[in-house]
Amino acid sequence: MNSQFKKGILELLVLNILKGNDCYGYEIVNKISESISISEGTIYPLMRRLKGDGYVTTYLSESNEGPPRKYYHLAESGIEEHNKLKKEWDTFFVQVNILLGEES
Amino acid sequence: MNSQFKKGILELLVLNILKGNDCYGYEIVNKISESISISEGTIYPLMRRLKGDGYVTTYLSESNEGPPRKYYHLAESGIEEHNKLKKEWDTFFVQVNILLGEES
DNA sequence: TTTAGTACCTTGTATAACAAGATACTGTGT
DNA sequence: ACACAGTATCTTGTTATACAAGGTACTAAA
Repeated sequence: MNSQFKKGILELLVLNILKGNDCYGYEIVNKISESISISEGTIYPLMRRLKGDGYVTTYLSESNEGPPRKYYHLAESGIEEHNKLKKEWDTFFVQVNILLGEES
Repeated sequence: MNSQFKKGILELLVLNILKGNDCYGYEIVNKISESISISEGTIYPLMRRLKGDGYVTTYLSESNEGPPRKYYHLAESGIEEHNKLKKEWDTFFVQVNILLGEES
């Protein structure tokens, strides 16, 4: 997997997952990993950034399977950021595929 | 335009352009710029990398519209690199769009 | 008690796009 | 002759972000 391809997209994928319901970090890693190889060392700093930017809020919740989980909840500005990134991605990959001659 | 999205893709786009015919740097910048905003400061270092990796060879050719042009020619290994990147991109954007719920 | 699974985190490294410049040639307008 | 736009090359320093490789700590099963 070309790790450069992922630059910027992972933020969109995370916000997209959180649009459905609150998730904890480890859960997000596993969900994305089903389709795209990803490491924890990528997601945790990303979640910190998203919180720093005000796109998500967090709360702790105990687990009976291990240490407490830190849940992330999508804030209003996070929804806006998601919509913005989604539009950018949609036009981007269409443009790329046109340049690659796929006419998709 | 989210500049992070472009990471890694520009190499594929350049190789794809050179599959058609030899081009000089300024020409490549203009071709890509028709669809995706790009700066010269991105392309010239990229071309240097591609040459360093043996994916392209170069030759100079005079121009009657300005200074001499440095043409880039796709080498055998460049064709292989193109095929590899193309496959990676194809699976990548499909996976991303599935995660985004586009089923494309 | 040791291991696997869950769950959090940090540090340092590598990659690549970009802004902002520099250099230099050609042709057009004043 | 001079300035300017267009063509064409390049470099330097900055920024963003993914990753490898670690560490910590809890639970449950072998």
